[in-house]
Amino acid sequence: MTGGSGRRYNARTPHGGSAAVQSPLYRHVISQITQKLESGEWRSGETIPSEPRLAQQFHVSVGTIRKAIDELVAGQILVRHQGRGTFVSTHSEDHYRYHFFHIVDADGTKRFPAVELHAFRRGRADGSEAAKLGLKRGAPVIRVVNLLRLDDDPVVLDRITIAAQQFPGLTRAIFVARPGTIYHLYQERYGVSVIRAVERLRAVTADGATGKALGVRAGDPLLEIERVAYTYRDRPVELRVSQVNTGHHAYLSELGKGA
Amino acid sequence: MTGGSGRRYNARTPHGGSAAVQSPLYRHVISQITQKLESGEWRSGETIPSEPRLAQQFHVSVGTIRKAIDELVAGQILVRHQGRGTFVSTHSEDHYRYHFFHIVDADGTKRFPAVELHAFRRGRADGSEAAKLGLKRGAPVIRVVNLLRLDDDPVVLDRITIAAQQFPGLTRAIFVARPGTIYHLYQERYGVSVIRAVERLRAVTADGATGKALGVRAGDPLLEIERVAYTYRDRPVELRVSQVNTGHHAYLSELGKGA
DNA sequence: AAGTGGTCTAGACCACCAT
DNA sequence: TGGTGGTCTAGACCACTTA
Repeated sequence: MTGGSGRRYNARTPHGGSAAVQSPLYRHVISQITQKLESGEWRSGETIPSEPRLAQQFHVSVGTIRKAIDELVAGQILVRHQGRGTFVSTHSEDHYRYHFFHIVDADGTKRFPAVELHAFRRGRADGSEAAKLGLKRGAPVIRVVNLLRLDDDPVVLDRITIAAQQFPGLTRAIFVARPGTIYHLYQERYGVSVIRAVERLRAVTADGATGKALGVRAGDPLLEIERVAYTYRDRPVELRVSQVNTGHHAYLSELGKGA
Repeated sequence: MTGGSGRRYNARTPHGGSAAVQSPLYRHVISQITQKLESGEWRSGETIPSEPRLAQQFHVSVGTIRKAIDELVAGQILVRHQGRGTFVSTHSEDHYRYHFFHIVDADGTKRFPAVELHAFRRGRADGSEAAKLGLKRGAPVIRVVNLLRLDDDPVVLDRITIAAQQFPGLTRAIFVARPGTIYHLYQERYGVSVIRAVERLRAVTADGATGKALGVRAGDPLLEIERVAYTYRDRPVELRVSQVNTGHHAYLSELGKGA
């Protein structure tokens, strides 16, 4: 044959055919790859099969495989390395660490924070937590409070809520002893990869306890960030409410250029 | 010939050839297209030549043209419409209007604000403005203050600074009479297309005047957004400091999924 | 019916990495 | 040296819009 391929469209709708032309082939490939990631068949940090091999497995051309991988790379799910292969993104990579941390100091530099655990408790989801995490009210949850320091200054107080069922056996000791970021822990120990998050920002006033932790007076303004983090297929993983002292730092948001 | 094309690499470095392989062809195409946009040869809202025509003009294959356009579409610079053509993005399109407006109400819905002009004055750039707009201190600027209402409630107070030279003949009347958004005005009347912006968010306390405009008490917390908006080649266009009453609204930020 | 973008294929060569 | 991704080409057919 010479090159055309319209037949592929029909190859997937052989019977009846009255149905619409559905999604293009590369969407199907994306879905298949996502499933392998979801199921843990391909794990974070590992290389996935080469493009020619995938083309064989999925019975499509290399060009179609490339188009599918292109999208997953754009979404930070995969990373390509010329000459080495294509890898499943890891939260231990620098570019990914910063992807979910948006606090910068006065001159715009991002520094990575030192984390200090203030609390680790088990409890039951209230109405708001349940709604945002897709749980039933009263479902068992783990709540964590972390203080983040930048250059020794306390800047962020995180209140984290996760579903206990999704992280069986998680203890304070495990949480404290983790080598990297929290998302790296979710990923390495529980196979839960945070790939997306939605944040809502508001200005609030510090209450006594929070103010004390962040070294500001009660009533001083703080930036509050409510984040819901998601894994594949938009499944919610974590609810995190951060309060930020923006006296010497700011939240950086870039619009456009791949945003 | 059958298909290969490595020669192209050399075709662009015919003499000496000791130089590195420079950028790929599609980068060069992106640059050429960007220049046509920058110079105003292709204006916003207009269609650009078809892909086969561009391939001829630039002496590359359609595939290479497509790859270049792919990137510009991802960056919201161009918009494709199957069957109609490829168009230069306009700030009058809905998807673009919301691209630079991130305030949502309690249930997460974006509504477009009603704008009320509070001030329009000419002045000279102070040190901070000059630095952020790439001007010399004391350069002539225009300063605008706008109040944005959502469902009749005053929610955002914008203080805008632009270089007077870039917007010759701009008057209060023109500013008020514009049909669409401010960025649409920049684009339509002055050929200046805002395509990217960087925002820094902080929590501050309302001063008397701002509080009055937003219907809050002096000392209440407000979300302050400092935005620098850029056009092609990262040239700064506008400095905008917004103060937001986040009592019933929030700033929405999405991380991941093309961010 | 003609023209445009959208999808898919097949194959070439280049650049980079590991061995 | 062999394998991997990166670039580029050429050409087919599909889907959509406009006239």
